[in-house]
Amino acid sequence: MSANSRLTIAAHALTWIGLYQRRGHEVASSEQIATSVNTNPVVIRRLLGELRKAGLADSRRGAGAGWMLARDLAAITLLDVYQAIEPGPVFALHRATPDPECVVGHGIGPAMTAVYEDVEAALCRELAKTTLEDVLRDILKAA
Amino acid sequence: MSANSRLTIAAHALTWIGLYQRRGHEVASSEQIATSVNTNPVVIRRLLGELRKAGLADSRRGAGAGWMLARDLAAITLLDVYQAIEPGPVFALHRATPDPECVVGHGIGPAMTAVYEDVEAALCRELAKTTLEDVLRDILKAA
DNA sequence: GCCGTTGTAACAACTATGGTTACGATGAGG
DNA sequence: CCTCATCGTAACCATAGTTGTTACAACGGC
Repeated sequence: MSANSRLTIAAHALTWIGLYQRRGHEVASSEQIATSVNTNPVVIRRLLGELRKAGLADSRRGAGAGWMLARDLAAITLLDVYQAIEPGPVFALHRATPDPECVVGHGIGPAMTAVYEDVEAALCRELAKTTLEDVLRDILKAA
Repeated sequence: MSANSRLTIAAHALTWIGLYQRRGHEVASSEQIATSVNTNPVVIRRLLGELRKAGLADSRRGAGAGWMLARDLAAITLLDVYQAIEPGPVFALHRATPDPECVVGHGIGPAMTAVYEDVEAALCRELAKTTLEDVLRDILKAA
């Protein structure tokens, strides 16, 4: 799979907005965020649109438009962000149904599904440990 | 991302070989395995080739050729298989370097890297809990 | 009405995966 | 030493997801 940087970009964008607001600004434009991320503003708008649907960000249109956080950085975990961007599952079963006449072909699906559910759960537990406030603290500490 | 079924196929192939050998056969052909997996024999040979490099499987050429396990099913964990097929990382950093002049752009990389390492470690711990013997037991129990 | 910004569609480039065909290399058995 | 089933591998195509880009309509404070 091509490596997936969506979570990195989303966390970057939200953290940037959080710091910008903390410095007294009301809203941040996708252009400003894109400059920090080093990508195209449309990429940022697309991603922030998904985060808005999940209730993590909000936007204003018209003049004086831009983006703001819907919740405080401390109230957003990386799991929230991960689930907001709805990634495909890390592992998948067979593309084509295996031979149901074969014992292994018949039983491998449920067996692997059980394992994959445990793995995804562990992954989510780990992501839930870190908030964007933690991320910002790390960033400011290292600077 | 297109969902990744490589681990599923690899586990299926190895488990199939293990059961086949347990029933008294010396080697399994990629053709037989491909029938159970419902795919092309070349796909199986490609994947088993990677597993052989990792010391999990072995093959014989010439007449009476085919595949066998290099270790017992009980001595192969899903983590062994996962590492053998060398998947790309689940998460990646930015594709283009973020703005180093920006506090967030400068510090976000190390901060996210630390999190991603913890996540991968948790994922590996979870995969290491299950051996192919466990998988085969589940399969036979459900049949 | 002006103008900067969002919202969104459309398209191209790139990558990973999976399926397929083709063919040389191998090596036990006759 | 010939045969033949099978491996080993290259080459190619289709599909799908991600990212970057251009273009343009919609919005709304001024």
